[in-house]
Amino acid sequence: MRLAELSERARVPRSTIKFYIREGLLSAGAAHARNQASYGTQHLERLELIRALREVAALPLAVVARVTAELDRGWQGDPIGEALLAMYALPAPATGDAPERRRLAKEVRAFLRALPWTTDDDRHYFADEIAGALVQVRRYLYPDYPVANLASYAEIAWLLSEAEFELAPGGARVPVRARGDDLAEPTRRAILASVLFEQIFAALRRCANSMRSIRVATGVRVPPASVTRPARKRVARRKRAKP
Amino acid sequence: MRLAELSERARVPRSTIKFYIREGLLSAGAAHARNQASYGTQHLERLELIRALREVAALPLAVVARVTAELDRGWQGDPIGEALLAMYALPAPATGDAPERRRLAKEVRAFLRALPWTTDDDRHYFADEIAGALVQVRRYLYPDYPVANLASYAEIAWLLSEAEFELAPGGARVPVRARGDDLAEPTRRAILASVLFEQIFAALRRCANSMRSIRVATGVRVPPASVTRPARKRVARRKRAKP
DNA sequence: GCTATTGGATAGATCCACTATCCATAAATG
DNA sequence: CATTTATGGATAGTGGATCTATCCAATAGC
Repeated sequence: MRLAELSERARVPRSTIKFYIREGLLSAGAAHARNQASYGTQHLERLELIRALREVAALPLAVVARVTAELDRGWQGDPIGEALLAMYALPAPATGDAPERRRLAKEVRAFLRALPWTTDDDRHYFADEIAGALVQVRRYLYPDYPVANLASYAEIAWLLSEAEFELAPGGARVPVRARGDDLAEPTRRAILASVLFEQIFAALRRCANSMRSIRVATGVRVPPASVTRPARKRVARRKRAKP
Repeated sequence: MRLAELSERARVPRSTIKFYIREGLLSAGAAHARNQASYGTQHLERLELIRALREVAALPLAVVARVTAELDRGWQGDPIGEALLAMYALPAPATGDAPERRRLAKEVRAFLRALPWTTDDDRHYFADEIAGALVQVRRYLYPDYPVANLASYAEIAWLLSEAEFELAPGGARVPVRARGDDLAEPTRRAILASVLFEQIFAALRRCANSMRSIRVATGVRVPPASVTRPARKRVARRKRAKP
């Protein structure tokens, strides 16, 4: 399709499309002549992805650019879904070149590798992101905060991911790239799900912390946490009942 | 102290201080004359808080403004720490007036109230924030996503808050407002801790989801989640060692 | 009285994410 | 072939966010 049609169907102004192309978020159309190019559905889907990430997840364009760049690298033949790879690019871009951060990132990477559930896939930026936050934690809060303290967080994160996979009607599961070109839809869904449920969980966490604070402060009973495994369809019994 | 001194000590340009005052993030100094005012340590501390929230947590000024407004309301006599109240203001400001969001917010509020660990304190915006994200979930992902599905998330959030309270060397615990005026330090710490560990946990969650996807996709064993309670002081042993 | 500083107001700077306009060129159409 | 229409490329403009700089009349302190 022509630019005009793409613009109309995606409901994105032409100038914006050109802007995205300039910025590398969108590939240029196949040029037949110097002033003639045609665009495919992948352009439409990409525009929808960009819109979703911008409007729904409110990601800055620079982050969207990293995500789309990751998608464009094309990981065919890789067992890992492309959406997954794109998620690798979601974290903030290693703010500050402090050598301290790099040192910490190494430590965090080792910590992650030692977890029972990580794979040896090492292309992720998670460690950098965590290290960046840890630098701030040490600077502003606890000068000697040990990386090992993250063990409980990691365990709970794994538990959370288990719950997410059980709960999402097929959505948390990142789709493995299949043959064919129209994989953008599940990709968009996976990325969006990741971002949206991150927001929801963060709110619940703040809520929980607030309530715990109130209870501790007022001497009200603080109920212990216990986790029920979601059974196939619905919520289940206590975990203690297991082995 | 005078504006000049405040500016120098906080290392914030005068014009910026005036800008913050105009924007309501900072109270004006006590005016002795039309061109003479003096500022106290609370101004210095407020400036440090603003800097931390902007630079460390990268919060937009509008959010910082809500936080400081909450702090300024003064909840003396309230058993709840002021930092806690300020945390109420952290969520995004109810984007979009969609009636759908308001309806969902009511449902979410009921859901939250039914949790075993919430108090009947109802001044929080968490429900609005969650509802906002849920609206997007329903629009873009699962049209009928039920609020009840958040139960697992809520349980895990409570578990996480338990871990955070155990782990933080006195930091996650929001300080109850004591008498005296220099409570800004623990307040800042509590707010910062909330924001920073939110970043860290979000990264771990993305990491966990990625690894789970990879494992599922490649048929590698997916270890079940199990949670070890953090022992009083230090990091816990491997979980398998438990029963 | 004189000077430096203050608060208040206003304007400028910078970045981000677009958006609009202009133009030489070329395709499409009659 | 002449005309209309659309294209890609370049450039500039817009509006919001977050400061930052400058100017000015009033005045505090000497």
